[in-house]
Amino acid sequence: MVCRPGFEDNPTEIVRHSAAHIMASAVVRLFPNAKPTIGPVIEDGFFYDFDYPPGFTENDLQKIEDEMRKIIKSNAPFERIPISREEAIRFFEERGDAYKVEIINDLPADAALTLYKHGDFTDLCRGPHVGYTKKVKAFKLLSIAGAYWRGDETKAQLQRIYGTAFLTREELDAHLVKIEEAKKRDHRRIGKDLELFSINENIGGGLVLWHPKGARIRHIIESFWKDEHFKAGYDLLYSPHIGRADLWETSGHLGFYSENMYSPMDIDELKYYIKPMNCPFHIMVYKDKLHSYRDLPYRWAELGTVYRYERSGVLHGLMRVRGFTQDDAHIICTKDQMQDEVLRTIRFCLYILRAFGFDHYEIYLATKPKDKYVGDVELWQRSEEALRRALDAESLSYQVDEGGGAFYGPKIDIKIEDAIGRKWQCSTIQFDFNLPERFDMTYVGADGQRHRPYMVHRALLGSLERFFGVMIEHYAGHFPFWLSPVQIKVLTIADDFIDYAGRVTEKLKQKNFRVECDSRGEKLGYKIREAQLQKVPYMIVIGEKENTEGTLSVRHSKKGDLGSLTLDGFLEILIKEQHSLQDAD
RNA sequence: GCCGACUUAGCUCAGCUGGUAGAGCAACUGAUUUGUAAUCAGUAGGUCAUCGGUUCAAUUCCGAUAGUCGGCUCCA
Repeated sequence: MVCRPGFEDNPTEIVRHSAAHIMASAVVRLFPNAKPTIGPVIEDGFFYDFDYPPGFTENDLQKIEDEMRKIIKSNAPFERIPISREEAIRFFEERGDAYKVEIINDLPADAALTLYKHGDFTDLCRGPHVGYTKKVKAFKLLSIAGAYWRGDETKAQLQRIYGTAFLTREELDAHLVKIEEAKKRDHRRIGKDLELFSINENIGGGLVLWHPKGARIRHIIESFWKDEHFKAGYDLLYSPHIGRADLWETSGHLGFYSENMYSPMDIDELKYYIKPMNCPFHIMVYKDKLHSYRDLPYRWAELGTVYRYERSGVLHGLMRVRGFTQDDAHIICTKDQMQDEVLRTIRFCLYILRAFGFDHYEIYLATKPKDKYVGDVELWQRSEEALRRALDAESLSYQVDEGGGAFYGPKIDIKIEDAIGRKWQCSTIQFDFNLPERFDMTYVGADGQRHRPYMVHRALLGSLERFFGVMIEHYAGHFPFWLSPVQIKVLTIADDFIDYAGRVTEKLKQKNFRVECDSRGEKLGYKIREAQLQKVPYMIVIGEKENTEGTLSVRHSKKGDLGSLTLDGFLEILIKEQHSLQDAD
């Protein structure tokens, strides 16, 4: 058992930690051949990896839980046993436990080692633990999975058991409810129910079909995105899906990115690759002519569809796919403009994210890797400083990911937080010191000399596929009005009112609202239920009363019956709602 | 890719220890003309993922393949 540092004082972490030990002791009792390896506390619970080649089954979870209850009931104390390095190594060697020996050998030489023992189970551990096993009151084992020793797939495959524990039963139950809630929001489920998209095995894994309703939402996102980019001083580019091998050779992708690229195709005896990135194309636009410093900065954006090889096991709905459209842009500027451009980009990024209903973020500044990097140190420092200043200027709090930058430049990554607190990596703003060099990009400065421009690569939504998936889960399918594929459903009570309902539908359509009329011979309750399940924001009921008075009965999918309105009164509400882009739950 | 689980009608799922399948919803047809989350009746729909093996007999047992799901790793 190895704990994450910094959690020593958190009572929930301590309980989880102890629960992991108890689980390990239960596993060893039930499966004497299973060797405990490592098992930390994680964000929502804990896990423990065992070397046990036969593997565990789902049924074993119940058995292990039962055994854990017995151990808890015995109320054994947790004993802390300080031990010297040599003794510890001897202890685990005698037990034939090479994993623990490896862990000990990797610990700093001056580390004070301790064992923790409860009942007849002893484990290497920093602690602390609860006093007695009975202190672990609320726990549950959740799943089993394969994992590699130290996350390295060339090393032994281990069996991981995930579990969670809390101080009280109530907290545990609340957590389990949250897991259920998350399942209900699963974009794959909602995507099917609302007919937004599908992934078809005859086409291939990770390749998305956008159905009419999903495509409608995408169209709205794209239109908004393009309009805002023009307003923000960007120009749009379009580029092809494939390019010659030479291009990817020059860009370096065939060297450092080839494992993510698909095999080439032969065209007239030349090799062409389907693009995994848009950058080389944008650079070729730049290189089409000579540029003056007076023309910079260029801000070139493209909704560029790229294809990247992802291992079959990692594909996941819209969140992880093999073909996706990046909301990409490259900013090419001078050294003097660079600071301002970074600031503008961050502001623009947050503006766009807020428009789609995301206003909680986790921001990371990733700096120069220790050894593998291109460009001189001063360039890195200046650029990191620019990113830092921009974040500070916007009073954004961020974490520094020391050495976490790409080899070609420092970057800012923004994770957005959804309605139930999960984080999703979407936006990224990266300096690129590599490609301008490789493609020998230049501009003519005021001094008549050629200079290397700065290039910033950025995506705000990341990919439309993933962003759509995140939005589906964020809104649980209940999109804000401006994004709803069907905004209004007109429901008739009887055939006599189809005429009037048709006229209302037509008028709303003329005003550019997305409206459908349900004039089937079904009861009102049935039609409302269906519209509710399809999460249509507004329903309009048309019956005898409305027909004679020339009014509309308006129902909102969340607020319920809004009563009787005139068409103009209703339009007023709609126009107001259409313009308030943010409409998060 | 690796570990594990799973794959039965469009969807959600039954189907005991082998004797070739069933429900609800959806679809279709008809009746009903309905007031804020499910009207009634009927019809149709399945090579039980695919291929192979064991067996008199396989949805059921075994193997391979494909796909999906939970993880590992990586990332938009």
